Amino acid sequence: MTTAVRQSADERREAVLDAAQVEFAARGLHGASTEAIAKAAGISQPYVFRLFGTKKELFKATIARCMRETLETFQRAAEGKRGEDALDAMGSVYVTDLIADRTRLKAQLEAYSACDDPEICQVVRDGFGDLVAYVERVSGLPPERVSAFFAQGMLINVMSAMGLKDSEEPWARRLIDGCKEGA
Amino acid sequence: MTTAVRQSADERREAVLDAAQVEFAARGLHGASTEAIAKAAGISQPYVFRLFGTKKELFKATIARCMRETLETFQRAAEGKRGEDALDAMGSVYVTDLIADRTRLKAQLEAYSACDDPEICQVVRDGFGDLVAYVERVSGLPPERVSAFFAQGMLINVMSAMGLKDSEEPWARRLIDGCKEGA
DNA sequence: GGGTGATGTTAGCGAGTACTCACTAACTCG
DNA sequence: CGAGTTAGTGAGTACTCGCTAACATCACCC
Repeated sequence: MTTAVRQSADERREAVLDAAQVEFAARGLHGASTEAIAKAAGISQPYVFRLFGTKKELFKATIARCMRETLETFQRAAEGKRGEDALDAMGSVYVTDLIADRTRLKAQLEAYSACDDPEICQVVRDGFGDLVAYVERVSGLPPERVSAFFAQGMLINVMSAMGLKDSEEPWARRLIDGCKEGA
Repeated sequence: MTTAVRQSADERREAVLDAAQVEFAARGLHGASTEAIAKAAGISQPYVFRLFGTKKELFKATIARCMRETLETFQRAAEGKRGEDALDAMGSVYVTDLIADRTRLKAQLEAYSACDDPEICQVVRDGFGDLVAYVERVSGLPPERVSAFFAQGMLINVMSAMGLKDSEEPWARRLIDGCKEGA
């Protein structure tokens, strides 16, 4: 027998959230199946419901964790920095850590798409609001600069989703490179 | 009996695309049902498949038309203008016409999300590329300015999706207003 | 060693899915 | 009128979905 050691519900929840992030990122709230998530997490599908109640609650928890992780990544990157230095640090860590694996990127996009549901929208707003508040506070820069920072992030998201972040396509290169110049 | 007059297949296709845009915008590629689309278009569900083959083909056609309409809207707005004037015109028409009804906005977000599928991705790339090419050409402005223009658009998309475009939320206001200042 | 509560599974329901098939009604044209 | 084409449907297939009820198993405590 393989070590049939039981885990705590909290450990399982984390495993399920890991699997859910991948699955939701790939297929969205509606497209993802709880069956696939359960399988990836190594448990039976009904146990997912015991742990999270409904699919929507699982989605909300996944998004909340995803955005919290992004915030923590920003905090580590900008630690001890101010002004443009802080923005630079967060900008580059955003590109390398978050976009590189595509999972968090896609999960983010799916979260925005799912905002028609008010409960989900509230989770997304809260996460995004925390992010903005932190960037404003740590950089200490004026609103139009912070706005441009987030705008660039959103453009990079979309270009990344289209698979054009490292493309040879000339217009794509101009848009991406234009982000760095605009700082 | 209601007048059982037949329409041409092309007319029906347009009607289906109208309905599909609404449905796909609301629920995404996976969440939308061909049943609901057929109902909204006033035809039977099997006939949707006669007209478009598969759900994915219908989605691709919907997205392609959606992005083409955006391009045409830009062209009408920027007609006879150059430089910053052209950007201003396109920027304001983007906010009023495209984001206001939320349908095209949401459809756009769903398109980015669905980019994991290579066929869909190609449609989105083509549409986006046409848009960028036009804005570059009509404005005649340097890459970093065009990049900032699209970045602002993407941020407005996301803020709109979260229902924060006209919100009282202070941080949301700062981000939105920051867009105008940054120009 | 027997109760107790948390961890987990098997079996299954009811609803909905994309898509197909066989067919009919409406229109076109010689 | 009648042959041929286009527009459109009703009924169904085979399958997936989220979710539930009932049951099993382990860890621990007295």
